[in-house]
Amino acid sequence: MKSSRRGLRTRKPRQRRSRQTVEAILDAVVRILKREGFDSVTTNRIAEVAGVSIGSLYQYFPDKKAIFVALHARHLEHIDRVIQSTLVEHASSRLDTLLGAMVDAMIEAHLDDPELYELLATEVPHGADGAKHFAERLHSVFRLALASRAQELKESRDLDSLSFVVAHMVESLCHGALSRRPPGMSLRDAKTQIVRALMAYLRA
Amino acid sequence: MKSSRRGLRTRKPRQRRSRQTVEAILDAVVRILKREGFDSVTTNRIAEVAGVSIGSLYQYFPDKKAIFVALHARHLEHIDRVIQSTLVEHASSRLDTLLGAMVDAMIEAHLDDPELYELLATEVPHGADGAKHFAERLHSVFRLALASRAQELKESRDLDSLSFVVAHMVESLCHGALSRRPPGMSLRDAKTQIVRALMAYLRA
Amino acid sequence: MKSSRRGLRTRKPRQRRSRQTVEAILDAVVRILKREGFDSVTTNRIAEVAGVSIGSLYQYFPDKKAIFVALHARHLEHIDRVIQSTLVEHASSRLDTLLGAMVDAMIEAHLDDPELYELLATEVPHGADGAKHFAERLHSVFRLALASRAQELKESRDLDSLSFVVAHMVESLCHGALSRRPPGMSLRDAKTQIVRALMAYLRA
Amino acid sequence: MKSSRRGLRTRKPRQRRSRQTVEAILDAVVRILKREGFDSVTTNRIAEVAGVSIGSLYQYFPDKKAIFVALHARHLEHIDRVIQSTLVEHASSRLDTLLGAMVDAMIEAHLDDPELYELLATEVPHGADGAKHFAERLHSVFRLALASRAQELKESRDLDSLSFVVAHMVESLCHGALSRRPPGMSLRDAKTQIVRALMAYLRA
DNA sequence: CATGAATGAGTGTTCATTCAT
DNA sequence: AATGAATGAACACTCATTCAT
Repeated sequence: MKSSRRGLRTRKPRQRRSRQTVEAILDAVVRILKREGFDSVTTNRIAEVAGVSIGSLYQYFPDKKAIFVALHARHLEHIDRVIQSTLVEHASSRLDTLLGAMVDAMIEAHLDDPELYELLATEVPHGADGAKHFAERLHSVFRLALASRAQELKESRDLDSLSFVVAHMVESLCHGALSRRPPGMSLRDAKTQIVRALMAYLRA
Repeated sequence: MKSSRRGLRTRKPRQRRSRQTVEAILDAVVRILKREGFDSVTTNRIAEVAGVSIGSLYQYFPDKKAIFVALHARHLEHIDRVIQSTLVEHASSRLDTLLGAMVDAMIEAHLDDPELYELLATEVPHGADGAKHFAERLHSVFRLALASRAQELKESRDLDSLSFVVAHMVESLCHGALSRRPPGMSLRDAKTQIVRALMAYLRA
Repeated sequence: MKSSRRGLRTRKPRQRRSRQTVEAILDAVVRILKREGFDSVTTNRIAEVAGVSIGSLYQYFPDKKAIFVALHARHLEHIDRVIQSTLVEHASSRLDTLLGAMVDAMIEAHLDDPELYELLATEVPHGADGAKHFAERLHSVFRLALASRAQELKESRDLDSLSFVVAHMVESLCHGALSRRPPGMSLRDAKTQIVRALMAYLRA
Repeated sequence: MKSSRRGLRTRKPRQRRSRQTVEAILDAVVRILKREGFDSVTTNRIAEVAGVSIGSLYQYFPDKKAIFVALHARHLEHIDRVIQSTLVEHASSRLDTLLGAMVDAMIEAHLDDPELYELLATEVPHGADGAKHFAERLHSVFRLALASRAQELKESRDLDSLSFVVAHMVESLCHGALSRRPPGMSLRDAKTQIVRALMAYLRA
């Protein structure tokens, strides 16, 4: 065990440095995006703000688009991780508890930087693939969640249909709750409504 | 009288020409976007494909961004028109009929060019304002639709909450139905599920 | 006589209109130059400010450069006229009186718009010919002025040399007096010095 | 020691290279101006003729205007240097000798490229500031020159007035001598007249 | 003659990318 | 691996000029 950790150590620092550099670059993009707008997101400025040379930047990313892809991927992976761990944590909870937790997780995951998602969605180009891929992930997660709770659902319902609808509702309503909820509606209110809508559909 | 008609004649064609030119330019963007990709959408290429001179293009749009804004606006206005006329047409229909019609309208509005919406959403930069504005329009429409059907809803429900949820569900699920529905699910199936989800929520 | 006047009448209004239009155009250039800077002096803007159509502008000037040439010519002709009438007015004055009058005329000619000359000289392109031509005019004027006052000069002096020096001194010192005289020196002081310098040279 | 020399070596060449590149660019402007006319002076052509990439050109100059400013500044600095070293060289010469040397210096400074000055003055845009600044420099130089020769002047004379007049006379007459002297007048003749005029004024 | 919409060649400038050090 | 000066293709946009009405 020790030796294996040693073996890793000589490699890991490099990998860790790489990871840090990549993170620094992605963070730089976000920072520029917020402070100076999309037009200022040039590769040279990214490198400058990230504190690396433009040459190094191109060691980590083949071209500019790859940076945006990575940025979206990082965001999506973050959500993915949160969603997935919520799924596992509530493996044996009742359906409404699970859905509540899911909605909470989704909202909380965006709460540390509420404007970032808007920015990513509206300003940073992202091939349709990315969005589709994420939708499929979410679909899978909810399919899994619902499959193991078949007893709480009418047996006549098609699992694919249910998870398709649920996944879209969760994504759309959580984002809406964060940035477009009507004045007078709190985040708590929003969450209550979202879960109510989800449960109403699943029990219909 | 003659002269007054002349006066009109010389004006209207111009307005019509203007409108046509603007349309030609926006269509050109769409065509290039589909055939050559976003990177080929240069102002010179737009002008070329639209069959106008680059100078004329800049007589109609102050800069490149304005073209994208107009393109999004055109799309949103189209949807808006469709949604609104559906609302009016079904002024006296029952709620489920209205919602079914709304979903139909939304889907049909995208059906003539299914990939366009994806392209607009993912490739063409659009300030967050546009999206927010559209969300608010949709919210208003559904608020109106639900307000006049208070008797079909439990009186305890808050109209803003309801329309917030419904608007988001309709938008997200219709788009999802068009481009991300699971294999094996038809558009008809999707529509059925969407309406079922909407009604379940509203009746819950 | 009558008929000839008639003949003139039908023509003159046109010539007068032409002249007015040309003046309006040149005035527009000056106005734009002062208010918006040289970069804003475009043919379209000139036409706009002059209150004529761009098409008309090109009826009076073959191209943009011609406008600048005309503008310089107008200024130079103005000075020329002033200088020449001063020469005539003081045909029988003593030399120092004449020179004083010349300096006065030169300065007064610029006094109604002191910054215009700077602008013309520094911002508006003017082929070297224009400057040379003006220098020659001035040279001629002073040659004439000095020739008829040979008795006030030492006979040994070469008239060309004298007028060359005098012409340059007058031009340079008058412009300098207007825009670059040291703080504490009034225009009157400047004039006194200029005349003193001229007379000293001529009597040396 | 070695390393410190290395440190210097790697720096100095860069500074020298920078200077050389800037010079190459300014020289390119002059060359194009003479050979192809002002309209051909485009940034891309400048870069081409200077043998640098357009990108590099923009590393040295923020925009096109800055190139013209630098070009004028280079010329003015050259004159300035010549004038100043003449002043120092003749620190203890008599006034007429000094003025003669000044006129010589001024003329010689333009003699290597007589048409350049005309071109700069007539074709290359130059904010009035540049001219004013140069005039002030010249004024200062002559103020200094005259101040230390108070004994050669009548004590009643105001130093500012004298240097104002002298500076303008030198500049204007030297330029005139170079490009507008009457036929039959040699450069030597011109110089004689200029010095005579200067001395006459100062002794008057 | 007047108009001003239309033209499109040509410009200044940017910025993704490379590569010698 | 890191650097960052250098590159130059490509772009958005302007504006002098034309010509159909």
